[in-house]
Amino acid sequence: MVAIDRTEELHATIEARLRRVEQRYTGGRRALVDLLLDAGRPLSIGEIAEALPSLPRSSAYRHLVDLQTAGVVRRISATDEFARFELDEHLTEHHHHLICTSCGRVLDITPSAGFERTVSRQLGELAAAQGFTPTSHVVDVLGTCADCA
Amino acid sequence: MVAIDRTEELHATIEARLRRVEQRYTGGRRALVDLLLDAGRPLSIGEIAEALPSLPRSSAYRHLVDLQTAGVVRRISATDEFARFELDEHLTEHHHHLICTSCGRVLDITPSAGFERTVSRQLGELAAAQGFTPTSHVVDVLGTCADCA
DNA sequence: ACTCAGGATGAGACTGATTATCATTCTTGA
DNA sequence: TCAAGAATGATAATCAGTCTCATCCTGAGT
Repeated sequence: MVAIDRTEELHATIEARLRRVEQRYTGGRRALVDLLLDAGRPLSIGEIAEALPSLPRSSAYRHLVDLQTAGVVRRISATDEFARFELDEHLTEHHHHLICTSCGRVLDITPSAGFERTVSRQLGELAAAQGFTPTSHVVDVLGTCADCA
Repeated sequence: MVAIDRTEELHATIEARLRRVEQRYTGGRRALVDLLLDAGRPLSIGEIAEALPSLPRSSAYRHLVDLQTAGVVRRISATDEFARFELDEHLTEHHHHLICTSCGRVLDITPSAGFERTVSRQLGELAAAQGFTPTSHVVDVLGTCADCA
């Protein structure tokens, strides 16, 4: 049961991160993390509310803020008006997004390590030229998803 | 006066684009375009309001919507809650952004053509694998700008 | 120049996602 | 068992962004 072990390890890491900022890994928070975990793509508040009907929105929003503070969740803004949430890359792996400009859905893609190296190096040089200190990068592909095509 | 000629040409292009959607290139709209033009980086509504105090926000927002419809302006969302606006790449040139996670400021960078080719090809392959049809891509570098360092 | 049809503008009301407040209910450590 | 403090849910508040509508302006035709 390697998969389950990994999941448990993940939850342990998350709990540790929450403790670091004096917060508990409660049921509501864990439900949210589990949801993001098995969605495998960034979810909007609407999708979260639909998947977890018993979780009030005010609590969902607060949990998301707390989880962001703890470095567990990352917030991204796509092309539509709603923010979307995904697990931090430290818990999953470095990846980028395909954003459907028709329905707003966001899918994950993971480029090769070589690609990432090239991108980082090039962008690092350009950033340095403007006195900018890079910490990470975001690569989004805009277009139309299979459902909307 | 090559620079001025180019600017005039640009305004002529913009006017043509507006006409295409039955709209006029009025003073207020031109003021907005001029502002974005010499800012050379994406501006938030706050910055626009500050630079053009006599332009009501409701008008600024509407102009921005109209200019987007005409393909003159592009809206981007950085890491903070406000949207930012810049001239469409057809009027300037393809470029990417350095986003300061401390103050929210956005700067432009223009990678080499070779870099762009590599990025497009790689991302195109990954997109195709998920039945996604790409139309464009966004590359942002997150970090700290010179002022905030 | 005169007129009118339709686009442009400004002021203010409105919407809806996100945040803050607060009273109540758990948890945890002593 | 008992605080002390964190978590939760309901609700009010905030605020970027949008819509409405009355008025103004522009351009084409005469």
